[in-house]
Amino acid sequence: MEKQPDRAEKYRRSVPSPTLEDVATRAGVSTATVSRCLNNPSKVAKTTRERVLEAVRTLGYAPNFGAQALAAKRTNTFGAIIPTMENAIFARGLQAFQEELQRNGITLLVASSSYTPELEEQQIRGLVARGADALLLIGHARAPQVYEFLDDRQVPYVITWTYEDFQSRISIGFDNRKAMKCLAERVISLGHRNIALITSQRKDNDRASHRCEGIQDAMALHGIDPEGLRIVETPYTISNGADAFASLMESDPRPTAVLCGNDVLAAGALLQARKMNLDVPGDVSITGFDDIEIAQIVTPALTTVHVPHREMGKGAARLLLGMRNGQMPTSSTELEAHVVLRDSLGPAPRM
Amino acid sequence: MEKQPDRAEKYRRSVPSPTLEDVATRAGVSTATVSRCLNNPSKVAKTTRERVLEAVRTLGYAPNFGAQALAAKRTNTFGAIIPTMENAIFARGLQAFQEELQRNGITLLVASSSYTPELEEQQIRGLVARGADALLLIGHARAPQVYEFLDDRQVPYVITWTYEDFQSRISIGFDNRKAMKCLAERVISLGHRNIALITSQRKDNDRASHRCEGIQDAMALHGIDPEGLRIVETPYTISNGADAFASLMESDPRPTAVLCGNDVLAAGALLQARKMNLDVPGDVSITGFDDIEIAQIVTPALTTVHVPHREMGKGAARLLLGMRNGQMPTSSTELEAHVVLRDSLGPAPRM
DNA sequence: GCAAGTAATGTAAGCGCTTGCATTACACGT
DNA sequence: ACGTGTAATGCAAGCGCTTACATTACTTGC
Repeated sequence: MEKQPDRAEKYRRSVPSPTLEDVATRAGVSTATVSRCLNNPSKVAKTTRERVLEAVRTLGYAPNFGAQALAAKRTNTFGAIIPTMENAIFARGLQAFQEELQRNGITLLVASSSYTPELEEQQIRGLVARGADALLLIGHARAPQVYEFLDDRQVPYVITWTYEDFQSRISIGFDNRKAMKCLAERVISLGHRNIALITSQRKDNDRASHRCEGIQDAMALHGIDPEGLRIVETPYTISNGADAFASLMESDPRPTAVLCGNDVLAAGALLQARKMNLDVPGDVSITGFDDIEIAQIVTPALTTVHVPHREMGKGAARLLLGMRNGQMPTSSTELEAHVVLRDSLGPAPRM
Repeated sequence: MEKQPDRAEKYRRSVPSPTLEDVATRAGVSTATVSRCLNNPSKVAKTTRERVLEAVRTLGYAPNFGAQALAAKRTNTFGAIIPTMENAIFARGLQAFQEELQRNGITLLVASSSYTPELEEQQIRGLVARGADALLLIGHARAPQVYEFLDDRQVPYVITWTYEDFQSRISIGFDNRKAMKCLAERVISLGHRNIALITSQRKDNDRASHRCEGIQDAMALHGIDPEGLRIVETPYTISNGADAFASLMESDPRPTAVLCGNDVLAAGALLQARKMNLDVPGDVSITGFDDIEIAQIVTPALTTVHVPHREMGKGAARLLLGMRNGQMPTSSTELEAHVVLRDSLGPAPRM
């Protein structure tokens, strides 16, 4: 019996992955039928289908990704570009995103941009080049040519970690400004008038800048000059948070409340407060933002803003899945973020 | 002037990505030359090369990933399968891994297995199917058919987060057993005799089981019956750590030292201790493992084992890069993990 | 000035899959 | 028994790239 001798000849170095053709031969059908069996089972007769699937199983066939992408012009791969993998900020949302994708048979590609616009653009182009069918992006702030590129290529994307109604781009997230304003009002209502903010770079980061504006909104609303808000910008690590807090505590007048742009910076501030023998919240109040795990772990537990991590991730996946099938959502969706009162915020100390 | 009218006809829906052929036409050369220009510049005359690169630039050409993968049989993509993205345990190492890959022009695909062997196998096959040139794996414990599969397909892989000399498989990491033994000896030398362990599932997890054995090694060495080690297994979350600690504190005799398989569980234990008004380390000592960020943040700061996250990530990348180019490393590499003494471990209380 | 070697480029055959269209098989009504 | 409609299948043309091999253009030594 002769058996595709040419093919057998070609591969010698290792056990070759079986191809569609191998499956077809074994099942006694054409490659077209096998392909349909896998992608469009309803178009194949039941008995044939069973025969084919049997062959697939015994051969351990798995489609060649490149070939499939090339022929079908889709990869069943979505991409996500997040600012950092170093800390847990985006982890939970990403996990939810990926779970939802997996449930729909699509694979996730993750890239991190290290909060650098140039790198982010490069990553976006890279992911599109490697066939990402859709993209998850964090925040709105990026160069217009990036959006042009995406629109030209008709790559669906959603923006998350923020919600802005007026944007034509679809987003799913919460209103950073409103959420921070809410927290700030709480702070102010406890008598704090000397307020400071430790934040990560606001340039190219709409989340950070909106949070800052939220505080100023609250101040204005309560008759405090928003210009009086002392702001320290520093990259996103615990020790930077600590340093920023230290410098703030040396200023005069000393703030009675130090709001932080995120929990990581707040944790650093808390650490430093302890080192300086300052009682929190007795001597100074500290708040965070994001409500990641560490917020509950630090002492005192951090008053912060809880963010709908998993809802954003899952929701973004749903949106993207829909968009890939041609259902363009008509509007962005706003999720709720809410203040979580724990122990690090208290009344302003009497002078 | 006629210009490939057929091609223009084919695409209408959106701006098509320029193809190799477009570049070739524009530069007045064949596609082969363009391809060589991009992948093997030395084989092309300087003047031609410049002309081609110019065309690439103005057209904004980027290679089609699928086509490239199909034709070249490599994707310049490495995969990593980690047990979880939910907490920071693997984040730092992964970040280092990806930075090193990026520096070498290769893209990282990340999948998480949720500590489930079946899911992990599926993810591995998935990543290979989509053309991963090499794989980063955590720990040795997995079904033999997985290794067979990888070997058959000649997919290079390295195991990390563990080091075992006797294994034929290449690994880069540290000796979990030795590291934990070292910590346990410290604990014992402080007078603790009643020791307990809170660990994640040890089945299918060699890191967890080796750490456990390390404690027992130390006990045996100091004349304590290793069977006396009380062990609670529980999944990997803060609240589980807290619950496990609570149940341990109810047992009789109460342990004076609770070692935890990782910092997350330890953080939970610490939290619970505070809730129960137990002084740490006055009433009970608690230790962690991994030295992730939270270890420094909790109160008291956690005595734990520092793990060479970034070295493992970067080293794994290097190894894999080499293997792809045919340099099979001859042996695994052992990195150092060391005990970090902070505040959560103290002398055993006098009975 | 010519053969011979080398460097630069072109030609074209796939890589493994999807899918529009053509073909075949089959059930049914008449 | 025959045409007709529909369901099932096969055929074959690409998808955009890489690369072995063929071809052409130059050098260079004699």
